[in-house]
Amino acid sequence: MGEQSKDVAQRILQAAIRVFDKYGLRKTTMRDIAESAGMSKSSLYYYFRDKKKILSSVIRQEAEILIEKLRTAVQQAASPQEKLQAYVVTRMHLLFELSIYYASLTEAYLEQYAFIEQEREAFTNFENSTIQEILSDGIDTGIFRISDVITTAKMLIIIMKGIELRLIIGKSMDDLD
Amino acid sequence: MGEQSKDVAQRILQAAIRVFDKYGLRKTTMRDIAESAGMSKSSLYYYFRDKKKILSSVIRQEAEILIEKLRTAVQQAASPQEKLQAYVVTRMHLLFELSIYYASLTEAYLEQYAFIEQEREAFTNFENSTIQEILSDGIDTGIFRISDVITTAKMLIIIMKGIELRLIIGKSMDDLD
DNA sequence: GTATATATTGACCAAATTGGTCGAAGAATA
DNA sequence: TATTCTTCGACCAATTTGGTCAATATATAC
Repeated sequence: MGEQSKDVAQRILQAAIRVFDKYGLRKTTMRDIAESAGMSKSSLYYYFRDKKKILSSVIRQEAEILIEKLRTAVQQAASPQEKLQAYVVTRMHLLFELSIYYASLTEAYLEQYAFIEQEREAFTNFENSTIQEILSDGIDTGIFRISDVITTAKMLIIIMKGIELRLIIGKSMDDLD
Repeated sequence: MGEQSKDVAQRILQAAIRVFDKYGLRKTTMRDIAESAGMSKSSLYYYFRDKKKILSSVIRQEAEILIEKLRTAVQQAASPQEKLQAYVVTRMHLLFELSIYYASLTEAYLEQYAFIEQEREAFTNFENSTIQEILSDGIDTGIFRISDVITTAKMLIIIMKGIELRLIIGKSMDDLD
């Protein structure tokens, strides 16, 4: 009943999240992760090619959680209005819980790490198509009246990112809902 | 109307607190502090002998704030009972606000840094004498009945440190009051 | 003005820490 | 037993670290 290979990889990712959370992405070393995972530093390289791979795996995983939860939130909402509202509110709240994914937004040094943008692309695509879907659904049922669905979806996303930015700068989110 | 020398030192300490807060004591470098203070790394050494000196200064400063606030809290309370209660409650709450002082309690790596214990001694002394004073005051006015004031004061402090430990381990403090 | 004391800095250094490699040695499996 | 999967310590080059120092600015004195 030993640990499977995937379990160990998962254990490493969880350990990485813990230390990323504690020290931030920039300050976290492979030794920190190894220590937190309870194994030697060398062993990390048996499961992940390098440090970048660990970071991108963590971000991908959090993005998947984000997508999953957003999907169910939208599904549970009934009308297109409610769907849209559920999407925006849920997204904002989750960004605070998914600490690493959020940190990857706020830590400036990641400008170097272009690969993170790649990982985030999956989420951006999901975001685009989901909002488009909600909007065109609302139009089909005669609830929304929007001539250009695609550009409106893009605008909504830009607005949400704008709010993100303000949150990063430091406002509280309580009054936002 | 330029900055006085003491102001610059203070500015450095404030910057140090910011980065200690962000990265933890262990992960903070002199470069971090310098950057946060908006000056070159070399300049830090004009005001502080070395990194240890900055750390101990920060801790001493926070301890002084702690002492000051505890003193007024006790003064404002009327009866010895209220004084004792004010002391304990205020102490617990302040430990969370004075982030660095608190971090110095929780970060394990400080075992190496014996000098921090020294800095903390000033506070320990204050704590001992203040509680002793409150207790013997209560006895003089016939409110407390304690045969051995000194050992009782020590016991109280041990109890508070025990609570500290539980807080560090992770309990919420809401129900504690 | 000039001389003097006060601040600030970039270039530099030895020492420590970093991400990463590799061969040896355990465990598990066949 | 032979073979594969997994873990690790020792090691390395590259970077980062705390700290120094001579060269400057910048303010103050005369």
